[in-house]
Amino acid sequence: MTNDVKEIFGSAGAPPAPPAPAALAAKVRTLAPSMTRSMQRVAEAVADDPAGCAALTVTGLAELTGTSEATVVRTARLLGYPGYRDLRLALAGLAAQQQSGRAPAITTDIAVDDPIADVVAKLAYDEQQTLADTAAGLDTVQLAAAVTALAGARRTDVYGVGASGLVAQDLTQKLLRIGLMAHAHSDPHLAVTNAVQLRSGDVAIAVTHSGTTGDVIEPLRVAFERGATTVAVTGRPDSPVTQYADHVLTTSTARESELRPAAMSSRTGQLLVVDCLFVGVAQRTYDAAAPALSASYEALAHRHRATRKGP
Amino acid sequence: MTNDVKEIFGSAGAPPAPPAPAALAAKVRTLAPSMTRSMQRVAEAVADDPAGCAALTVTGLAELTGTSEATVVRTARLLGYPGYRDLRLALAGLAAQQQSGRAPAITTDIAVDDPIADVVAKLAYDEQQTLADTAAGLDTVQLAAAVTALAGARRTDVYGVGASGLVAQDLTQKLLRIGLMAHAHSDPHLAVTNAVQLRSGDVAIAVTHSGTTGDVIEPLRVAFERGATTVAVTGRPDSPVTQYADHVLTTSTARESELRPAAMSSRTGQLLVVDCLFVGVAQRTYDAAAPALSASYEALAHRHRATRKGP
DNA sequence: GCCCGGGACGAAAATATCTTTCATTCCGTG
DNA sequence: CACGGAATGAAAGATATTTTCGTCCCGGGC
Repeated sequence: MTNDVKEIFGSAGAPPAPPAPAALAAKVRTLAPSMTRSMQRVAEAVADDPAGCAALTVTGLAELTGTSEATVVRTARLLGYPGYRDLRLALAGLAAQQQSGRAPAITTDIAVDDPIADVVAKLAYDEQQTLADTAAGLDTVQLAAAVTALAGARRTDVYGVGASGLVAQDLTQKLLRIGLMAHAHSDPHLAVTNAVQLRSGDVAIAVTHSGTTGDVIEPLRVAFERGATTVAVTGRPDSPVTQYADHVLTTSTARESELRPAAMSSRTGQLLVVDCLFVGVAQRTYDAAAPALSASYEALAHRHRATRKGP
Repeated sequence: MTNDVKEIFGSAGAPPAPPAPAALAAKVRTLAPSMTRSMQRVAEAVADDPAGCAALTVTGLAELTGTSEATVVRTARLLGYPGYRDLRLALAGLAAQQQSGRAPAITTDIAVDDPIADVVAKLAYDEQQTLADTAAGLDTVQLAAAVTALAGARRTDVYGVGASGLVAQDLTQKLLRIGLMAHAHSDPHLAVTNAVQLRSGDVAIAVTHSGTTGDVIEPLRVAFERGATTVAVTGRPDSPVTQYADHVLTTSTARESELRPAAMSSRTGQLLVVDCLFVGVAQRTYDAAAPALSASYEALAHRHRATRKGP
C-alpha cells in the first residue's frame, strides 16, 4: 500500500548537501559525539578501515561491528549519504585516495612522560590534521553565502566566550582592518543588548565548538529573530546553535584527551574558517579592502623599530 | 617520493586475478577487440566517464548504453571483476583518484578572483606548512627551559598586542586552567606597571611576530631587569626583543601577501608554540594540573545545554 | 535458396542486497 | 520504581544484481 513517493533524498533535511568525497574521516570525527553507541561503532570501523569496509555488504558490516543492518544504514544517513550503498561507494573512493596518497602517521595520544620533542611533533601533526579535515569538510556554498552577507553588511557582531572568544576577536580584528564594522562580544549581557539593535542586512556570527554554549546561542537567537543574517561556526552541525543560524560552518573535531583539551584543536579549525571568511570578504570588497589594509599597516609602522638599545 | 608498499588483499585466498585498481582504462583497451559489440559500448562508457558510471545502477548503465543488464554484468566479468557491483566500486575509486589528482595548483598565492574553494585549500595548505615549519624549527632545549621556568613560576605575565595579543590571551587562559597565576597584558602601560612587580622566579613572555613591537619589548625589558625569567615568542630570532629574552622560541614565517597578511600564518605558528608550552607545563605539574583541568571543565558544564538532535 | 549450428543478446526469474517498519529493549528521569 | 522516550535489531518490504533460458541474428553448408 505504500504509494511510492520519491523520498529517497532529503530524509535528514539537507537537500543541497553533496556527499563527502575525502572529507569522510573528518565527518566521522565531527559527528561522532552526536551518535549513539552502536552508530559510533560503525562509524569507527568505517573511518578505521575504509578499504576493508568498502568490501563488505551492509550485513557484513553489521556483523563486524556487532550491530544490525538498520544501524549501519542509519549511520550512513547521518554521514550524509542517501544510504549504505552510497557510503560504500565513497568508501571505495577514499580507500583509493589513501592508497595513492601517503601513509598515515603517528596517531598516539600525548602521554605524561612524552619527551618535549614528541609533544611538539604530536601537537603539530594533530593541528595539521585538524586543518586538513576542516578544509575538506567545509561547505563552500555556506561559506560563500556567509562571505556575501558579510561583504554587504551594515554591521557585524561576533559572539564567542572562552577560547572561542579569542577566535571571535581575531575575526573582528581582521574585518576592522578592511573597513567593516565589526564587534566581538564575550560578555553575554552586552552581546544580547547589542543583538537587539541588529536588523535585516546585518550579520551575526556565533563561534562555539560545542554548539551548546547558551551565552553564545542567546544573542544569536535574538539576532536571528531581528532579521539579521546569522552564521554559526561550530564543530557540531546538529547542535542547538544551528537552529538560529542561516549558515552553518562546520569545523572538524580532532581527538581530545586529558592533556589535549578541546580548546586546542577546535581553535585551530575555527581560525581557519575565520581566515577563509576574511579572505573571502577581502576579495569581494577588494577595491575598498586593499587600501584599508595598507593604511592600517602603515599606521602601525611607527610602533615598530621604536626600540632603544639597552639602558 | 613516498615509497608505497603494495597492498595485496589475500584474505580469501583467491588465486585468480585480483581486481584492477587504476589500470582500468588500459584493460578496456586491451580487451576491447575480444569483446562483442554491446560489450564494447559498455566498456567504452565505463572508460569514458568512471565517475558518472559509478553513480549508475546496472540497469541505468544498461539503458545508457542501450544494452541489457546481462551484458553489463558480462562486461564487468570480462574486465576481471566478480560482478558489476565490484566494477562499480573500482570505478568509484578511480574517479576519486582522478579527482584528487588534479589539485596541485595550491602552491600559488591567493588571487583576487580565486574561487572560494581554492581560498580554503590554499589557506589550509599554508597554515599546515607553517605548523610543520614551526615544529621543525622549534628549539626543544629552549622550549624545555621555558617550560621549567613556567612550571615553577610564582607568577607569569604575557605581553602581546594586536593579533599577538590574542595569542597571549590564549596562553593565559590555558595556564589559568591548570592553576598557574598568569596574566595577559595588551595595554602597554599596564604591562610595564605590572612588569615592575616581577622578580626572580617569575616569568615574563613576549609574543611578537616581528620582534620589533616596542609596546611588547618594553615590559619584557623591565621584567628582564627585575630578574624575572623572560621568554620571547617571535618569528625573528635576531630581532630586538631577543635582547631581553632568556629563552627564544622561534615561529616559522610563511609567505605573506596582500590578501594574506602576516597576522594569519604567524598566529598559527605562535599558537602551536603556546600549545607546546601549555602541554609541557601540564606534564610537569600533572598531579596538580589534571584535577584543575577537570574542575574547570565541570564548572563550565552547566553553561551548556544538553545536546540532542531531532527534527 | 533453404536449413542448421553457434553464439550474442535480452527478458524475466532467482538471488543477493539494501531499506523500512515495527516491536522490543535499554536508559535516564521524575 | 514505574514511566516515557530513544536506541536497537528482527523481519518484512523494496531494489539491485545475477542467473537462467529462450530468441534472434549471422554465416556457412546442403
